[in-house]
Amino acid sequence: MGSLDPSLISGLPVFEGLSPTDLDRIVGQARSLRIARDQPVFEQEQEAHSFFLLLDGHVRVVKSTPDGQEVTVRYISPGELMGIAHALGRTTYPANAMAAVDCVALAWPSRLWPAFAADYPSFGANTYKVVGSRLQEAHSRVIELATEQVEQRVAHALLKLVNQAGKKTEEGILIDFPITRQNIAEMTGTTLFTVSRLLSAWEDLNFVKGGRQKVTVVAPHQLLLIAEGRARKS
Amino acid sequence: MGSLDPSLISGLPVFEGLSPTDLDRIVGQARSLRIARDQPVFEQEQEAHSFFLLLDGHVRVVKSTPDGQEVTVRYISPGELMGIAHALGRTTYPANAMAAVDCVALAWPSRLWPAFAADYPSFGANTYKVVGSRLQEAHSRVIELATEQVEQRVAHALLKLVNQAGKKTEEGILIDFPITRQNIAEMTGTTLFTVSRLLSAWEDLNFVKGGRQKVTVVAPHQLLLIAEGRARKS
DNA sequence: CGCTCGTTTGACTTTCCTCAAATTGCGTGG
DNA sequence: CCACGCAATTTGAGGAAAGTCAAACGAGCG
Repeated sequence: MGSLDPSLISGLPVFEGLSPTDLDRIVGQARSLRIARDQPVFEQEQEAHSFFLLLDGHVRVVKSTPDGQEVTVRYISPGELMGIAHALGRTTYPANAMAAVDCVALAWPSRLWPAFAADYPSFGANTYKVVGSRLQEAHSRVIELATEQVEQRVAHALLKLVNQAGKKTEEGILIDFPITRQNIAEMTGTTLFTVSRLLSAWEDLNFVKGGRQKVTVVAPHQLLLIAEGRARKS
Repeated sequence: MGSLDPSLISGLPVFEGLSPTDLDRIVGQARSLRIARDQPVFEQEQEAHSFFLLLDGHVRVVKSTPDGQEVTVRYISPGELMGIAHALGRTTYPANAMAAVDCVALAWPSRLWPAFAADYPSFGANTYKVVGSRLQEAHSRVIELATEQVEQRVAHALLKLVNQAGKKTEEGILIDFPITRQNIAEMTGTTLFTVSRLLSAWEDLNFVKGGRQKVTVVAPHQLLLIAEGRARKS
């Protein structure tokens, strides 16, 4: 494999506080891999053999319920860790991870995890910070699901996606990977029909522009009003 | 203050792997405190001056939304840590903590946290394990809220409470602290009316026995059937 | 050019919330 | 010790939100 460009990697929050030498040592033990669109990066209940750092692309992390329903836990963006089961005290992955587009990632064998955390304290600390912030994120989602109505949750989800994967176009801000109404429904605990209706309504109001596996946000501020429940009900 | 009984404390999962000496050093720096029922232990957005270990009682952890709705994040049982904002990379508490009954806790100044984690690695590791397991818990709640209906969520909540604070009585398993329909509603993202209706229905079926600020679970297995959606709808 | 799969839309149903009103349990002060 | 009053609870009626299902449409790929 070709050697990795260090400039892509240093400067990521995960590696903050590491000396260049340590960084090299860590990255040197990774293998880099390519995951094609719609291919799994890892699967729920599988033995967690590796943990990953996404370098390019977007990964959808989905949990399946026993009865086959799916809930999207989060989208991973470039620079984020994923599959860090061991930092949660698990030996299996807690969810499925699917490449939403063609992706590039680094992978380390999970068995290196304890040594990394011990030998490079700031790497360990940074990782735990990630876990901490994901806990807070998860709590926000609990609050949202418990207190907001579907309309607000879908608006929130779109705004989150825009912040995370928004790409400026002439029409507005495009969510820069293929995403279906069903995907949005799985992020917000609703059905694809309800999402479709909402998007249609918002398209009539010129807040968004839809498309097949595509959403462009035209008026983020209007969506924010809806998300916060401050929009007048028609 | 009277010296603390070490036998109460050693043997807690948080202190697993610590030498008796280290344990003493840690506990020696704690102050113990009593919190009267319905008094706050700490409050949302407050500077996180301390973190706590609950020794006796039960603490309700509640997050308030900007518009005044409340969501119960979890109940803390004896032996559990709370207020560990610093382990999440925060300097303020993310929620309100209220004593559900008269409580006893140990408190450490938050500024000791980094030193503890560094000097007593297993304490640090145990704490991060706590954060990891709370992340997984939070994810389960997201799944529940996104996929289950109210009936299932309330049944799940009761079962969780029974496991955590159940006390065997002649009538069944009593949830051993005062809890209102409103409290249960805040755990499950519903209203006190719906909870009341469900409990009334279940009381008719002899699955539970209600009371003012009191719930006794008579037939946990039946509740489990409801929680898993395997109960025949009447 | 046709087929597949995502999307839209309508009609209908169900679940759950909202609000009002009555009722009950329990602690407190007379 | 009892009555009062507060707060929790119950119950009903009505309505709103969102789910279900069926059917048709349309975009993009091979």
